[in-house]
Amino acid sequence: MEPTDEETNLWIALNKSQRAIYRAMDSELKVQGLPPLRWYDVLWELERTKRKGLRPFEIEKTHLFEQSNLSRLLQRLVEEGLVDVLDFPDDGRGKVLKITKKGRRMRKRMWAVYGPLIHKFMGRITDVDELNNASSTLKRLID
Amino acid sequence: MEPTDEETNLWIALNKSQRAIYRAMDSELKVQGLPPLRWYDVLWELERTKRKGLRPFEIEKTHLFEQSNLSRLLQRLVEEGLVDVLDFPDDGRGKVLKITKKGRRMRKRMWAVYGPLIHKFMGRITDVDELNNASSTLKRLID
DNA sequence: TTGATTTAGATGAAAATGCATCTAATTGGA
DNA sequence: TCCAATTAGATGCATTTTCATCTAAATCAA
Repeated sequence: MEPTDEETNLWIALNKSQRAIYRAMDSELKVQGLPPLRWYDVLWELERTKRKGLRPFEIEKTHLFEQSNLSRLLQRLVEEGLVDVLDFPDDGRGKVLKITKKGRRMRKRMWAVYGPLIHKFMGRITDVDELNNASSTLKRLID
Repeated sequence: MEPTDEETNLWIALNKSQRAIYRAMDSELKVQGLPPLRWYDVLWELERTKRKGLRPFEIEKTHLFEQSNLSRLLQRLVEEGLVDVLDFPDDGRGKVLKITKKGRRMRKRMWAVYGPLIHKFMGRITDVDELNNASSTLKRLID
């Protein structure tokens, strides 16, 4: 069925705003000599978990990675010494990911740029209710 | 400066929702044997303009294309006969883009899939005010 | 007018992404 | 138990995207 104008408008706004802001952030990270935003997702997920480590497929689901894409990103993270990929004892197919000391330091350095960038862009909305309303609407789109 | 939790939540929601929905849409188009969503942006922009044609840099700005990326996308569109790229008489460096008959047909075919997909996802929000509020908040992020 | 700067667009090379497929291990039924 | 189906992850290949750079034209300042 055809979308209404309001539906279409939201989709366009969602797309453009995400794209514009993501680009700006990613390129600022690069300017600062830091890795892409996507690395941050993995590092932060591994750092904040209470568990001993996470499985690749868990991160894949949470952060919407393409499986092959994550697989290769992990290879890069391992090469850089930011993450360890270990065999998962309970399942011969599986791996466990753990962030390294170096990985924690890198995540922190990235956050020092990323955090303020989030504030810079999202901070254009000063009304807390408006922020929360928008979040809740967007979340509802994909539940 | 550090972002507030509400700011961070919005950024995460914005990212995830856009990514999830865009992926789903793009992959549905592919399943239907149609070109990627990005092609639609160009075709539609060229079809809806009142002017005789558009310049590549205009589309680049409106739809946030990387210059080289758009340049190559245009080559593909030309190869497929969907768009004509002509020299722009008033500026020896410039080009003018015009959609072809075939391009219009393709855009229409794509819309037959894309439109309902927009409705499918955005239609999860049934309250028109909520749709409008979210659009307005998102637009404000990048003004 | 002329030389420096900017702008439009193309392109080579490298990186990222997506898709299909593969291997190996696990699970689930008959 | 045994075999088919599923799942985790890796990998080859093709396409897309980005980055840096290049050419040519236009603009702008002296």
